[in-house]
Amino acid sequence: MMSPPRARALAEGADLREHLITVTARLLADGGLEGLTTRRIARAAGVADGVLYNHFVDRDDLILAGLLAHIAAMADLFKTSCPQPGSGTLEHNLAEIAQALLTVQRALLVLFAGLIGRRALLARFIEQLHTAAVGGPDRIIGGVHNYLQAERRLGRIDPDAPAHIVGILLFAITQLEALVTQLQAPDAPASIEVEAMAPILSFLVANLTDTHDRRS
Amino acid sequence: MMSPPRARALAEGADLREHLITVTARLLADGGLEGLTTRRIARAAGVADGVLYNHFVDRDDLILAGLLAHIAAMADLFKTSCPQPGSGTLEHNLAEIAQALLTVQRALLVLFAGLIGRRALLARFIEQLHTAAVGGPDRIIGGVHNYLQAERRLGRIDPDAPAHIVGILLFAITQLEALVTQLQAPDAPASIEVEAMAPILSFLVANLTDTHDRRS
Amino acid sequence: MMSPPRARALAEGADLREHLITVTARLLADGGLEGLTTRRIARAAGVADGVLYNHFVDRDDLILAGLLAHIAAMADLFKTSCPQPGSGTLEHNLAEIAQALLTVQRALLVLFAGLIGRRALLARFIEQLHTAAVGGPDRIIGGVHNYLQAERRLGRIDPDAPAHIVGILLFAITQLEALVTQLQAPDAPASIEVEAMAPILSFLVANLTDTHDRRS
Amino acid sequence: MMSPPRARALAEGADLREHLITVTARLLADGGLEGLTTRRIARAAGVADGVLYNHFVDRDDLILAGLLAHIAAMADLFKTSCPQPGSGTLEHNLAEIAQALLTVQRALLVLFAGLIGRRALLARFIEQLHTAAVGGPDRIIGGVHNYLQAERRLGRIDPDAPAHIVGILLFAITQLEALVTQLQAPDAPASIEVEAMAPILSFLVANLTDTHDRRS
DNA sequence: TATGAATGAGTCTTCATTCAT
DNA sequence: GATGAATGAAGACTCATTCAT
Repeated sequence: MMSPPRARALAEGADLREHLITVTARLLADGGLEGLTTRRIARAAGVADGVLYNHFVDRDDLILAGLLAHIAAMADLFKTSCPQPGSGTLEHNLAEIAQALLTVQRALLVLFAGLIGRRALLARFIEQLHTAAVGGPDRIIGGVHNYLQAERRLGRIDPDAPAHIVGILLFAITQLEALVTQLQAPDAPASIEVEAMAPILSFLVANLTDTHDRRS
Repeated sequence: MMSPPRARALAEGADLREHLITVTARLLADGGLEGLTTRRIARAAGVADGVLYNHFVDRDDLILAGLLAHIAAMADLFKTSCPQPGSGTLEHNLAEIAQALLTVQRALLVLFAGLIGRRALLARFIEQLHTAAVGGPDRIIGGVHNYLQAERRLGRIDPDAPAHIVGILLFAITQLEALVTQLQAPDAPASIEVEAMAPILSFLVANLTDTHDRRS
Repeated sequence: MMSPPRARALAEGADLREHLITVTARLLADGGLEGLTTRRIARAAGVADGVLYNHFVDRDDLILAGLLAHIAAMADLFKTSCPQPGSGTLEHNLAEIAQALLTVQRALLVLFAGLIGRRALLARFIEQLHTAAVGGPDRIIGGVHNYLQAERRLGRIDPDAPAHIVGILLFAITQLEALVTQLQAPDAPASIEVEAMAPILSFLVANLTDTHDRRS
Repeated sequence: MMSPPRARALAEGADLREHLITVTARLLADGGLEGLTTRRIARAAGVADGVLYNHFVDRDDLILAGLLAHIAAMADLFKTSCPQPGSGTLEHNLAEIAQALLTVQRALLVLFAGLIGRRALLARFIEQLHTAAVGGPDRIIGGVHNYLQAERRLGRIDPDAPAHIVGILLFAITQLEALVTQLQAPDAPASIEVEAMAPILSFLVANLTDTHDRRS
């Protein structure tokens, strides 16, 4: 019926709302949506069970915030992992992008998967994506397109090459790879997988550079 | 004082185990894993709440069986949806395959998603995939490869074309499309989406037929 | 995650649904709606916390059933407490009816009061009253009217007397008395209160027997 | 780092205690005791959640104050709604009083109901009624008696008529009517209900004016 | 083997109350 | 005095699983 505030388990200056989002994002990254109960979040955040309702309307409201934070972090990670246009070889750069995509997609896949399985949460997620202009996965594929366009401007990609299509296919193939490994070998390192994709990367590179006489 | 078998919606010859699997597969197809409780299954099957434990060790055991049944059904559906090699145009056939892939993947995606979100279930699923030789999604992509090889044998695909890679990319791109629409517009008809993929399909077809002078 | 059935705390042959209703009705009679939690009911019934959901859709569904049971019991009690028309004196009989009304109304008042304070429950109660033909308080005032009509047929009440109005007023005054004592002295015995109402009863009796020239 | 007083919807001179009571009384009038949480009160009053504990020992202490304020307001409303003795006809005046009673009782019933359902609150309410000399419902029925006595002094009521009893019955019947409509049709206009009581009002008027030979 | 009632741990959520600032 | 975030016990409800019949 009552209960006084306890020793605050918070670094001074820290905002509890932010703290909760951070903790939730971490839990999400570690274990996905499964078993992400209010109590578990509270325990992990070192606060009382009920706090979350002082800052979020819902458990799902908090989870959504954590989700968006994690997605944004992954998008940033991807951006910083992208090679500089003009540097290195095109082939090597594409491999690096594939690597980065794989990493990011493996981190996000389990979350989107969980989302698909939870209609209510999914609906609210979609809604937030539109209103909050958070830019979810679009930002990621956008990064791929940006890189390719920059290379085209630098003359390292044939102006007639279907760069946009290649970008989408690169995204799609890493996505598939992420799904497959998630299903079959959740703990395989990303680098091995990129090697498995080597012929596909070659194919894509060929379609960017070599639009006449490709195999003659 | 005793428990007479409830009027069952069971064909006489059918055994209850099979019936439960069928019903579970249907529920899975309709609503995914979300909210698929033992009681709901029992109600839908027209049997008592407890029966499932006479035929399966677990709720998850039954769900797994239903899952595999549904996957097999989808693989069959895909097979029958594939065009005859040699018939029609290559382009049209690829579009048809894309259509079929999209349909099947949209039906399966929500299930794999649910699976990914449930570690325990996923582990047992992987295990069963290996032991039971059910052949999950492999059978589907295998179908695509089979078609392409047949066309190559018929001479409608360039012997030097990277048919295998094109097959994988086709699978990947429809998979991505399925995921995106699942997230954004769960009820969009598959045909529209295939149209949206038209340039990509053209690109893939070009890579099958036209390995010199592609755009000259 | 599981839990087997325990030693059934039930006399053999007893239906648990009925048992729960009985227990709830008793708790309702003892303490009203206040603090009537699912756990308290379960404890009082000697069963597990969750049972009630095997027999009722809701906590309120059970409470409603208990409520109706209690009301029906009170209506029966009233009926059996009513004097035989023709027996004793009219005055004495009215006093006895008043006594019975007081008893019953004091038992019901706290329940109706609680109902008024709970909109959702009230709405469902009204609905059930109409559909289930349970006959709530109507049966009670109906009993008063029946008695008065019988006495009129026996000639002990003036045919021109406003018997119906007197019946309603008798009901109303005991109701008021019940409310007042409920508020001020929850434990006063009903007999004292009837004595306090003596002049009013005399007034009502006079209006039943002694009507000459009133409206001529 | 400090907590400046929030912009308050408070007249400068008003003290916060009074403001809280007023707001609570209004919330009580609008929705009864149900769902009247401390936070809701604070929000409605435009103040911080904790203030109430600077002015009241308890949530219930505040609610009690609001309750008494509302009751006093209703008693005042009733007083001003009462017709002038000597004006109009007796019959019409009684109908007006009935109307006023109905209005006031409907406003109070839900509160008394809530009170009855909460033992702890009720006990403190009774206690306050005695000590604070607030004069709850007594003031209202007192008003009815005053009116009738005035009319008797004016000669419009038979000196031998049981005016006191008629007053009580009038109060009782409107109370019953208020309860019944509260249970069955919470939103019915009071005027309709008074019409339904017309024969009863006639009966009561007859007993005020027309007493010849009744007890001789 | 089938039945379906019983179990009870676990989930989300609410809310009166405290107290550092 | 005012603030409002934090507390945590308690409430309603779910559901996989068991087992007497």
